[in-house]
Amino acid sequence: MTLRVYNTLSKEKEDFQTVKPGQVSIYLCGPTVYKPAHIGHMVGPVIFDAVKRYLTYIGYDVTFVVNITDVDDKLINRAVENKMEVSALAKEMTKDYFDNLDLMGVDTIDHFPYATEHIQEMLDIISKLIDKGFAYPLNGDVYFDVNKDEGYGKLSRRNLDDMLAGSRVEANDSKRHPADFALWKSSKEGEPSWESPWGPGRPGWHIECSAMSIKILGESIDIHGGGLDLMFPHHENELAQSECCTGKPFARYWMHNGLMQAGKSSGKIGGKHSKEGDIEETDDVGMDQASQEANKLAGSKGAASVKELFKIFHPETIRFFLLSTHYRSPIEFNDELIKEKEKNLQGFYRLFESFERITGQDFYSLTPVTLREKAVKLSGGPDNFINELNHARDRFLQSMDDDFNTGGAIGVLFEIRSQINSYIGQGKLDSGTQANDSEIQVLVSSMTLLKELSSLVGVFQKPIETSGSGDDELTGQLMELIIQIRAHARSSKNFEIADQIRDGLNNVNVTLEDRPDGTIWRKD
RNA sequence: GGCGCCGUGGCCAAGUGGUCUAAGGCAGCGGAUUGCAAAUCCGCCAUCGCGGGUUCGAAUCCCGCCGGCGCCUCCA
Repeated sequence: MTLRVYNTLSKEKEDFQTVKPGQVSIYLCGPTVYKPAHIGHMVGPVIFDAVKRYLTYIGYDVTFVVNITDVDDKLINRAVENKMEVSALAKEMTKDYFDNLDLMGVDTIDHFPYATEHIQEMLDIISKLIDKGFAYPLNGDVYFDVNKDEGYGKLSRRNLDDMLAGSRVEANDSKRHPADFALWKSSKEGEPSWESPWGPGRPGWHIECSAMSIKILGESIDIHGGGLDLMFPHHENELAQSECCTGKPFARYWMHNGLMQAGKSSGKIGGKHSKEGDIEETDDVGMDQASQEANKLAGSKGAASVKELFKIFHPETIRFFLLSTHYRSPIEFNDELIKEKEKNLQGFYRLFESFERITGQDFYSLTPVTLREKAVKLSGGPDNFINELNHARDRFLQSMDDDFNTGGAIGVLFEIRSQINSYIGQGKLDSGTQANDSEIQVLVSSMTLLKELSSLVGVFQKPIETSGSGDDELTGQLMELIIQIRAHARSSKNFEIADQIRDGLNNVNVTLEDRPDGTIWRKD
């Protein structure tokens, strides 16, 4: 099996070959920390977290870097609005970002470099670019000279003439070419500022990624990731300045994830509200309404902070949702779709409970292999069951090998779930009778397989904490009492009372399950 | 105007030349189980936007059309 990865640079799936054998370096463009993270900010980290998990599993030593951009126009503006120091705002928002990553189970990132801690590295690159003739200072700013770079535009496939024709690039007489972008910007009063050979200023937008990527991962890295929206101009410019500086290929594979979308005719979440600059006036009122509708959606759901979102949905549900579709496709964000994932997860959680009832073992304590080469084929149970599971593992890995197809892989997880449930059902293992040793053995190994594969997409790794802790003890005691009373009613065939109790509980979102070995309850 | 993406069952979604009369999920329907439920299991439920073409063979490649979307604006 060979891993294939879609490369934006070639627009093809390519066999995965690393710069250094056995090692993979990943740089993912991180957030500008100026406001609380929304769901869209989680997409990249979750996807590349899964990418790293898989690469690690198939034997690579992976270094994963996500930058924190803590100096930028948006940040400065918001700090002024909130009457805060830029650094204080950045610090607060960085914490918010980290908290959210943590909740989402993104724990594979090795370095979070800060832009403001790499100013010197940026200045070095800028100087080098000027020396090599790829950049020029202009009134305290420094611009990259796009005309000097033959390869400019190769990532996003556009040429400079077309860009001019597009005419959205505003003419700026002093720049040599309208598309020349700032490497260094002179700073105004009150703005964060660093000394430089061209006067006090601050970095341009793209330079920090080049500087930190090169510093931490080297001049040529394996994977550079980010949202599709960053392809141009950010990645194009990053690529240009880096390669002109080092003379080496900057990144082997460019991976771009699709964007989260709020609703049908809307743009992306938290994005623009209107195209004020657009001169097209063909829009009628209907269109306006549609876009308002979409923005409302964005405003109430998607653009809401991740923290708000987590009040409604468990982070694992969101993670599962994000990975259920292919990373390059756009995902529509809406409640119904996420609720469906919630149900999906419930099914797995019930299996875990069932597993514990039968074997007395905790699913979350199972310890699967962490390397593909150490994976062993299952054996010992009914042939067709064991064969199905072994085949399922192969198909899961094949999906992941095909450009990290987490959607296909997760589909296989469902099949494994059904297989195991079916095995349990056929042997009536979860009906109060004692399973024998070999059945338990088979169950443990098949559940361990499920844990092994789900660890690659980073779900089901630790128990989800049950919400509401304060009233738990009392609730538990009350439920025990209610169930006892109902059991009496049932045993004396007083089903009217029994059903009344069950229906009543249903109304307060408590579901009762009468199993052969007793009644259990859960909050929905 | 330029660059690019997408269109698979009621909905979500994998599959991108033969194993596809198309995985999986949600919803629905029928059955097993149950006092009835719940949970679980079994079964049913699509020819792949439209029209041409290439090929022994296409959801998968090419052309055209229709429909949706993104970027070209420091939005991840």
